[in-house]
Amino acid sequence: MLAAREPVTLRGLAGRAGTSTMAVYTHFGGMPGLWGAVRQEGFVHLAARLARVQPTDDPVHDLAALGAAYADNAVAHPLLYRAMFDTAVDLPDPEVADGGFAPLVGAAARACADGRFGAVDPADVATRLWAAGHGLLLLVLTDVLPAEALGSQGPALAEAVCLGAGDDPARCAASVRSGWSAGWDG
Amino acid sequence: MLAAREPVTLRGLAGRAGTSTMAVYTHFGGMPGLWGAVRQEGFVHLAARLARVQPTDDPVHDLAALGAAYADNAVAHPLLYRAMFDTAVDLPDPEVADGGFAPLVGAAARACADGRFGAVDPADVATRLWAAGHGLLLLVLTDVLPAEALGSQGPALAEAVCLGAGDDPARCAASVRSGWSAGWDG
DNA sequence: CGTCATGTATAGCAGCGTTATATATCCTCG
DNA sequence: CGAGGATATATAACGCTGCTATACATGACG
Repeated sequence: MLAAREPVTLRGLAGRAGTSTMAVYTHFGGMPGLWGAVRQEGFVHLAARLARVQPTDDPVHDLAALGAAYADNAVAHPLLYRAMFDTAVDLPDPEVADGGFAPLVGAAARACADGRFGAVDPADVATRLWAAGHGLLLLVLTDVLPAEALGSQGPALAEAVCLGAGDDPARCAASVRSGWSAGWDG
Repeated sequence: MLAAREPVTLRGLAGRAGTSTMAVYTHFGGMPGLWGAVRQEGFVHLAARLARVQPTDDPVHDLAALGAAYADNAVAHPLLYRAMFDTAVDLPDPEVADGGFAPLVGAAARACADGRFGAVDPADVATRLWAAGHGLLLLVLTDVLPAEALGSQGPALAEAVCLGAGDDPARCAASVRSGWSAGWDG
């Protein structure tokens, strides 16, 4: 699933940009700074993608929609997604990484407020949904799991996390299913 | 959580081993071959660790125990765990990667046979448990989530996946809790 | 003992990220 | 309007990387 990549070199990038090696140093401060800027761009892009998900009156639907949009964005830009989580290089503005996580916590909080979830911490639910989706995505992006696994296991994982948070089994499946297809652009 | 690492160089390794650069080429065929051997070693080590988990008459307990042992092994050897999933380098014997996954599927199949799970594919349950654990582990190992998240969200994720597979909520929590502590050596 | 094969050490190549130095460009101020 | 200083760029070089080619040592076998 991951596009084959020839190694990314500073000299090669500068040459392709029609400038010299030194420009990269004045503008990004070297190779780690450049990757940090790439990471940042990835988080900004992700936040914009998640912001396109319109909240409904069904918070579990919204959780699934956000998860699908998250996965959709990662599949559309697999190398960027991998780079985003290369924590060996610093993020120029570390706060941007939280921006993508906020709407997920918000939807979980609404699910709690609406009585869909039991006495759980919304941040914990969001964390579990994120971790599960992250793992599934990485396994698919690195060709450990086939691409179809995303469409089949993704909603199943979202439903499982919501069930674990206390959602009503009778409603959960339908909410997740509709939310997932609403968030997935394909 | 990940130990800081100075870059791994072929020349440095050969020097530390008291031999010359060429020995690495005759024995491993170069840098990719060396990383492939490292990956393989990681999977063999993981399979040995999972084999130490003794099956009980509670398959959900066993699933949680295997998950805990999996996480325990990854935390004990974080850099090896990361290397295992660097699919850019080939595995000398690709089958060994399946060895670690087999006991998970086996426990899920027993849960189905015992009526703990509904009409689900055991392999799907194992995949979801694996993906969720993998994601949580990577987020913890790369310092995106704090180390405590493993002990709190790990069992919660395992329980959610089992609930999603149809396990009885009244029994699930206890099985997962006991299984997790049985598999976690810490 | 001679021959062949196998594994090792040395030397060199092209490429990398990075740094130091020199040059050009632009904004500011007398 | 023209000089001065700051900023961005280009060139050249350094040490390092993985890798290859070549020469050398060591052991098995007829």
